[in-house]
Amino acid sequence: MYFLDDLKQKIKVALNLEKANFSYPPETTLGDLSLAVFELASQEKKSPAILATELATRLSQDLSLKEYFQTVKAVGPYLNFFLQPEYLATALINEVKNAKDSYGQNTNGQNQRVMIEYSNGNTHKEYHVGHLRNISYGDAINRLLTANGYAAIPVSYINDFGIHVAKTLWEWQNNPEFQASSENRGYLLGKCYVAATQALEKEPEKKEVVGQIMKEIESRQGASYELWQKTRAWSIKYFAQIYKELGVKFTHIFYENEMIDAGLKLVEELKEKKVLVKSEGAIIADLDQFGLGVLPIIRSDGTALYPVGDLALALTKFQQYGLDESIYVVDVRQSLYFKQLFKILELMGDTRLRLQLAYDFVTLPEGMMSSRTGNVITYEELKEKIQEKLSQETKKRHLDWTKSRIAMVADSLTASTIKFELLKVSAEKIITFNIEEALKFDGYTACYLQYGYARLKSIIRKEAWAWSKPPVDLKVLKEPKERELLMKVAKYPEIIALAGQKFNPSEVTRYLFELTQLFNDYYHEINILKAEPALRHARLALIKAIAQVLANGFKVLGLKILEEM
RNA sequence: GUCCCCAUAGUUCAACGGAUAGAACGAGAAUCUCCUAAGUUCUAAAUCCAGGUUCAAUUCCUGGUGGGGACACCA
Repeated sequence: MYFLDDLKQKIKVALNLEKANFSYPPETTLGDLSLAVFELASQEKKSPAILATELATRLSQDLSLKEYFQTVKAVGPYLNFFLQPEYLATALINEVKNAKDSYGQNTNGQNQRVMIEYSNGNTHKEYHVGHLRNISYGDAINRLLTANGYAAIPVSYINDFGIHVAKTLWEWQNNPEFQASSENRGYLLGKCYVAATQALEKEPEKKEVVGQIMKEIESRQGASYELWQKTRAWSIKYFAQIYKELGVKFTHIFYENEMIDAGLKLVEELKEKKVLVKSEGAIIADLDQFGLGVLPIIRSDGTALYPVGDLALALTKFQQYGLDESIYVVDVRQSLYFKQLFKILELMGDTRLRLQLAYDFVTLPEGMMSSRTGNVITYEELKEKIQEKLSQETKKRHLDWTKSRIAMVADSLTASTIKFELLKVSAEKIITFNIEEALKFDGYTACYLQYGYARLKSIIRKEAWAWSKPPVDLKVLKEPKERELLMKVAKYPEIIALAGQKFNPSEVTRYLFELTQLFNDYYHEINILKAEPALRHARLALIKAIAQVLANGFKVLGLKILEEM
């Protein structure tokens, strides 16, 4: 049990309460921890203020709490606790020091096997900021659930078999420019797809040719199939590069083309069970009676639509991995689709636990992203712009650094910046992605956090003092700002638990930002290295605890850690 | 038409039924013989409307208004 949980538990025992509504006072001058007594007061039919006063008196005399709380004060209907500063500093810093990387983790998930599917890219298509929100969010959820004691299994499902593939290949064959280009092939395919949609808009009659190509690919033989194999490999290689740059790892990557055969078999079974029916030449799921409309499964021309693969995958996941739950991290615009999918599975008797984690989409100041109009920001573009600016900024500050060192720092900050910008907004908010804003590195940004961490580490480096060697007296940490910092550090485990329950990484981004703010403030007001030895050692122990929490938090968000910047 | 999401300083967000609605950016001012100025300090600035529930509503409910999205062969 973590520090604050333990204290809350002690208060509950002292008051003989089952449940208690703890919160933190808005001002540090009011106390460190607070208990609102409204409910208790109405139970006991007393005025909250009077009850609070009574309880404060009672608790002040409670010897079992003396060690932990300096004073207990009633302020209106609140019972406010001031922690014993010596206990706070000593117990908390030792807790962090002992737990190290695991500080903040809990066992809420009871080791349940949860598969998280995210970053569902399309081969032969551009990889843009929308995908980046998905992968950043999905990766953070994966890490967050791991920190919350789940056996999280991250997977991706790549769509390599849809009609968009045929479109891209059609354009590729027609346009020698693409074949001649020396650009990264995977990236090039995305550009080719944009050109294809634009060309098809002008000449809609060419859609038939595209349909032919699709059939050839599905037949798994012929020139188009071979071209598909070759180009698919480029996309996959490009994805692998993106994953590496962003520090994202999957246990397994599924591909749509591998699911089709099993999916088609399943469709036959479902037809027999009357879950799926023929209508207007297509095979559909009629879910109107459930208020879910109609989902087409097989086109009139006999080619498979997206749900075919998804249905097969939904079963495969549980079979192969023995899951307790299957989570899909998908754009909110696919909510209806997933409700339909889950309903079909339910109708065939599969009621295993599945959850769609929806996040809202990314749009641009000019409007919705669209391949057709070219209104997209691709990963490549965004990365280059951020990287360039960060290289300049880094160079400016470190004239003596080598090129490769600057590049290393800039690359790391680039990945962190991209992820952080997309994670700091809660999932149900639409992100209007403004590239100008993303190129600013002040304020609530990844750079601010990394900079704070770099400062911490710089101080720690300057004092070569092994953290466990001499017995440090932490009781000398008496500054109000030190108390604030300690309290903030103490709250980290609660943030991880809350963010996990709510699938909300932005709780963590905000917390880390606030912690860094407090540290920066402290840094300016109080000198650590120039303090007399006893104080210096205690302060170093404090900032090591802060550094530990920042590092742990970065890890949960999937941000790379920099020792210097 | 049905369903879903959003609405808080000029802008982008926070406030998880509780205390004086917090930040960041932007604007105006200050700050490097002092542990990294990607920093810090100060100033100005906000709850869409109408009802309801509650001791207490930015938060929950109902109804508006405004914005966005989904709804048969896209994924």
